[in-house]
Amino acid sequence: MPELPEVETIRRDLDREFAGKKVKAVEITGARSVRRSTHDELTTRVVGRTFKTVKRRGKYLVIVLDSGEWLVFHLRMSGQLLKATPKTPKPKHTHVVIDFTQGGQLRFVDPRTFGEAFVVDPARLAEEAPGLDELGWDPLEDSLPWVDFARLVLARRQQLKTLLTEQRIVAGLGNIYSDEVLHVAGLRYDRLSNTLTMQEVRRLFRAIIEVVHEAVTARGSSLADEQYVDLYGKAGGYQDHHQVYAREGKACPRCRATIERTKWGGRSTFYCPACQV
DNA sequence: ACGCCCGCCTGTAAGC
DNA sequence: TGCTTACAGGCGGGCG
Repeated sequence: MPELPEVETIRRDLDREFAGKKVKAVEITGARSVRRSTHDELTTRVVGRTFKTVKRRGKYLVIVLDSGEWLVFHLRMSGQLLKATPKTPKPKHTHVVIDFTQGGQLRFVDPRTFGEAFVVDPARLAEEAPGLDELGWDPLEDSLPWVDFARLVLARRQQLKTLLTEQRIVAGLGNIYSDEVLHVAGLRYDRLSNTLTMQEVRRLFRAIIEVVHEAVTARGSSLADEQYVDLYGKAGGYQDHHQVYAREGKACPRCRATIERTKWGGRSTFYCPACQV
């Protein structure tokens, strides 16, 4: 499930491979992957344009075109962006194919079709892409004084996992990394944010930054289902560093207690009942 | 206005 | 062995 570290890994790959390249053709075959405009409209706004740079905000990938417009991808659950050559056979569920004038191809593959691509004029972001416009603190991109983070956390009365996965507060964390962050911070998923001591807020703040940076260094997490791969189809390595996620019944690496799994908001949550308080 | 929960999807795996 | 069911979860929208 691509979260910030996985999306950042793909961003770096995309920027290295496609910045400066000019789009020759766009082929959209998936019915749902382009849904904010007609397929023709997206094609018209992208063909002939050059990829200037590739940015990321939270879990959104933003390709800045030389027209000033943004070609945006959100991978949701199962989306993949893959570099290929036109002659390699297209995997099942390939919905969008972008060809470049110098050769080379970018493919959007997405079995569950939750993911999407759209073009937006950044001047009209608030009206046309509020989810992208209203993102909160990006722990990799934005420097935030920890006292500002403390103000944010203490002003709310939310379970910590809700707060961490709320994209308008912290941009980029999902189910896996929120569990990992909370374990590093030694805090339970259901602790109410306004009950934290300043020391605990500081631990949480540092844990977010630490986990995100280490996961980016490891090129993200690939689970058993191999859903996430980078632009070259290669798996990440951070799953080997997971302390709690998908480790129920195993020993907590910090205190050796048994890691538990529980249902929380319809999602699996993994935590150590002993050293997370 | 806010918080919770469903629906969207397919592939995989567990269970009978 | 083969079919059914549960599960994976980001996010928007609808409902209470």
